Amino acid sequence: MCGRFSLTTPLEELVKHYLIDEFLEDWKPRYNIAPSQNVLSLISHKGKRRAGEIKWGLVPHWADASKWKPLINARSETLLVKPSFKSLVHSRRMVIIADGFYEWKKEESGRMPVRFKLKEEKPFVFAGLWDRNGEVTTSTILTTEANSLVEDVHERMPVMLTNSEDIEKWLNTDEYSFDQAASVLKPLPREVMEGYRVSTYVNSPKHDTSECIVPVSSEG
DNA sequence: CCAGACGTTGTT
DNA sequence: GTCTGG
DNA sequence: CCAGACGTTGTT
DNA sequence: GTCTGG
Repeated sequence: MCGRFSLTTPLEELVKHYLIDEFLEDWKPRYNIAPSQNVLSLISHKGKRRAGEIKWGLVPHWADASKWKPLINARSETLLVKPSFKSLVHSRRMVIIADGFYEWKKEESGRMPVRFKLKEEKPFVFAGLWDRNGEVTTSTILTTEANSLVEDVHERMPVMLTNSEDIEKWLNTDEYSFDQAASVLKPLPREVMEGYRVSTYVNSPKHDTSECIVPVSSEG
């Protein structure tokens, strides 16, 4: 699954990469994005691709926001049977821009963080859903089974999209039904990814510097 | 009918 | 142990 | 996801 | 809002 990630890529490069039409916000490089914080999202709005910040941790429109525990992940296999997600899959699909994510591997010495990224030094997106509760718009990251690379650390991984056709299918809710778009909800092939250990410095959400993504030896 | 849940992951 | 905050 | 708090009364 | 359990 996915509970922490990075987006260190400069804004100009993101604009080139994702055919963004409108920017609602600026974006500073982030090394340690945690739940409850704002993430950089893309939403297709009247044919235009709009980038903006949105809070991570979904609170359904019908929920009592003061009591609800925000949902940071959603299993892609069961979206249609979950009250929190089923009404969102047709018109409230979105993606979250990232360039790496962290998973913690359980070991004798404790839970050790691993950073996964593309072999190509490029950003990618997570498939997500959004909803609005009162004035607050929130989002969740979809998960799928882990590929054989991530499986070493966890049995689930976030749905990552890297090619423009898949991204368009997921984003363009006017042109593609959920049934059509659902074909992109599968693990990314392990061949295009790599993972490496990082320091437990990343454990604290207060730490948000380049030190979070520095490789450390396997011995920890 | 009304009340109460509505989620994921990991751990026990 | 469990909840909240980041 | 992990880290950090987890309380009251009274005073500034 | 919508579904399940009683």
